Amino acid sequence: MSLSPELTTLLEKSRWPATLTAEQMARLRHDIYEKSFPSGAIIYPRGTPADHWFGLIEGMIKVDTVAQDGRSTTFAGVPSGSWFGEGAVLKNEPRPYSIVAIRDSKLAFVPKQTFEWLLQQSTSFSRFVIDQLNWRCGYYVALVENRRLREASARVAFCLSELFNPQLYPSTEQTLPLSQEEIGRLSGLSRQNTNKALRELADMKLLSVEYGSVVILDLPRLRKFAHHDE
DNA sequence: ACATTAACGATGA
DNA sequence: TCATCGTTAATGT
Repeated sequence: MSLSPELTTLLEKSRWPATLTAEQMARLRHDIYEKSFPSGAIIYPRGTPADHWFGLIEGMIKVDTVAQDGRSTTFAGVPSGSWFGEGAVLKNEPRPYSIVAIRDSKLAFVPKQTFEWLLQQSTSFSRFVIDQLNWRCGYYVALVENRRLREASARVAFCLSELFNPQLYPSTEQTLPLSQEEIGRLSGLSRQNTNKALRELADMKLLSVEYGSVVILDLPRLRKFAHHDE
């Protein structure tokens, strides 16, 4: 089984594959496969079986739910280079959220059987998955605090800076391909307030707003602004 | 008050 | 041409 150069690069720059034995790596390379999705495509609708773990080779996806009236809430944005979906695979339940491409995206699929085999075979892989879950839990705790206590610009700063969490989202890319609409969904604000908050952050030279994306200029200060007053 | 939705024209890709 | 942006007006809590 020959993998694409992009998928090979993703495996090389991710932390966990380096800890696998040759045998484990061989099975992973045999079982993993990839698929592309256009922007706006629903990759997995809510309620479908959670039978894969994912790596995002390129693009940007979000995890959200859509209410009966059509309105949607985004729970997480996932930039390229990230691995996600372990929570749903570990539970024997249908996927509780839908997975949607918000840019043209290419995903790697690790079948559930392979994922669970790796968990049993490799303690370092298990540890990686535990760390993922722990960081996600920490993110949501901090998110609740942030949303209850801070003003709009700090909420936007928090959601953007968390996309650079080194465990969950190891990408070093400074440009986030997110529209202001999607940033609003991610931080729980209207697009108008998101627009205002983004321009405040741009005035502080923490980021710059581009067409359809934001460029992070000063990640340490953006993080600081998300957590404290300045 | 304050935030949200609706709606508009302008503009970038 | 279509998505996105920046703004204003209307609406809701």
